[in-house]
Amino acid sequence: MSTDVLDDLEWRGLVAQSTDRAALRRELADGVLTLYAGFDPTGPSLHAGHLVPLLTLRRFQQAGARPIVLAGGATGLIGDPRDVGERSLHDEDTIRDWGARIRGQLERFVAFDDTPSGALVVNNLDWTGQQTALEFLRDVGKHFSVNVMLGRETVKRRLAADGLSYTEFSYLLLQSQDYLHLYRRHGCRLQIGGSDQWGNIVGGVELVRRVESAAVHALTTPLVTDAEGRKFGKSTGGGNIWLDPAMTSPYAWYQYFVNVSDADVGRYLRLFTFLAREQIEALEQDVAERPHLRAGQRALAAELTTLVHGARQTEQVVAASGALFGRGELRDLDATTLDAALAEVPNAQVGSSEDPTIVDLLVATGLSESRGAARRAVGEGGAYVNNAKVVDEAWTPGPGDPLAGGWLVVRRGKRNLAGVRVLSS
RNA sequence: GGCAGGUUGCCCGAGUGGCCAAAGGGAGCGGACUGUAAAUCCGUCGGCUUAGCCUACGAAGGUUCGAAUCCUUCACCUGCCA
Repeated sequence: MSTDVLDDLEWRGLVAQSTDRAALRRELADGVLTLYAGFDPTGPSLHAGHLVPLLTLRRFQQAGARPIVLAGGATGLIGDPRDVGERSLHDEDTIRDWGARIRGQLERFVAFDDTPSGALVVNNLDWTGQQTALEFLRDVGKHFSVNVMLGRETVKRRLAADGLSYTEFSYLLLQSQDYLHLYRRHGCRLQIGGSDQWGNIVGGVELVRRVESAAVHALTTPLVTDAEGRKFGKSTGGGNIWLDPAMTSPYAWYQYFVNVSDADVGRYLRLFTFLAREQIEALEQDVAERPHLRAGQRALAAELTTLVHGARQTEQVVAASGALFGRGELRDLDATTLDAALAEVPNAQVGSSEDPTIVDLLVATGLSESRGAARRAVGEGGAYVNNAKVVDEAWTPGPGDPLAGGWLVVRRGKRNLAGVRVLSS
């Protein structure tokens, strides 16, 4: 198996920390390495940030390693301690539901085949669900020193702040046990994850060493932030951008990446795309020389949309973006083009008898959250219909306003678009 | 179990009887400038049928013409003591 994968990961900036790099290199050269990464169901969908370790798993597979994708049905019930404070527990049904959804998403990023590098999907609830507390404390707990656990950064911060529960404190043991289980059962010798997982991963490495006298490895990917230091994958509204198309539309997903700043685009191309080094370097140069063309951003957005939603969706959102953001006149678009483009953004229908004002349209499309917000938008000069600014709250579409297919293109701000059909009722 | 401190809007944080939908900061949103970028500047930032009304300062009750502010009980958090 090729060890180039490590060089490639390093060039891409995907390696935050790892155990002995030379030893890992030997493992990779030795045969088919089995590695795993775990994903806890902390929400109904994976989000953009999850892609970093997930795509890294895929890179390893492409280099000939065998990936195990772990859905954290058990660990998700406990919750990894984080700086912001104690988590509130979700009920088991919720976690089970989220776990099932996430598992479906995880499966799309690795290949399942009969080759030695064919992927596996596992759920840690399968080997912890029936375990008793006594077994756990005797078989796993005995190998952990509280003294060491208290020294972990997250634990120290939590103790200095609001404290943390015994439940969260125990999370490390569960994740460590997973590594031990996968080592025994599948010969797994490398665990990867986000850099915030380093402590948990090393916990597993230590456990395997103590119990099995075997040296297994750890590698983490960096926590990705933008040039401002904000966590990657947070939409401008502050929420996550999700992989589930029902939660973040493919259009919104594409738009998020098209809007990545120049300062971030090169780094993101390396982290998130499978483009070759030469292609990425060419794009970076293009961004430096002709930033207004946004070639890097477009490539990034297209690659990631294809990866997550498929090539067909990408074509559609690229076409929609072109039509709606193009310099051309909306009035020149034919009904078919407009139908397709507006299918990608929020839609609403209103009856003409309701005499909808601009405020009604903004609220009906969800572009504004309340009538007050809609009025504000109009007052601030941020409301548009068919690319024309609307300054009067009482503005109502006239008979000449609908475009082909009966559409009104409503916009709030620079880039929040929606389609409205006024039905003559 | 005792004592002390705390719980304010998306987040941080001021407010200790009316001038409080609540200072200030951050985030967000809109505008200008640009390139659907960054920086900068300006504006905005609970809801509604908007000269008014409703909801809101951990929860419930009370005092008062009037409470985020005072009292009572409860819940939770932090620290010290047992």
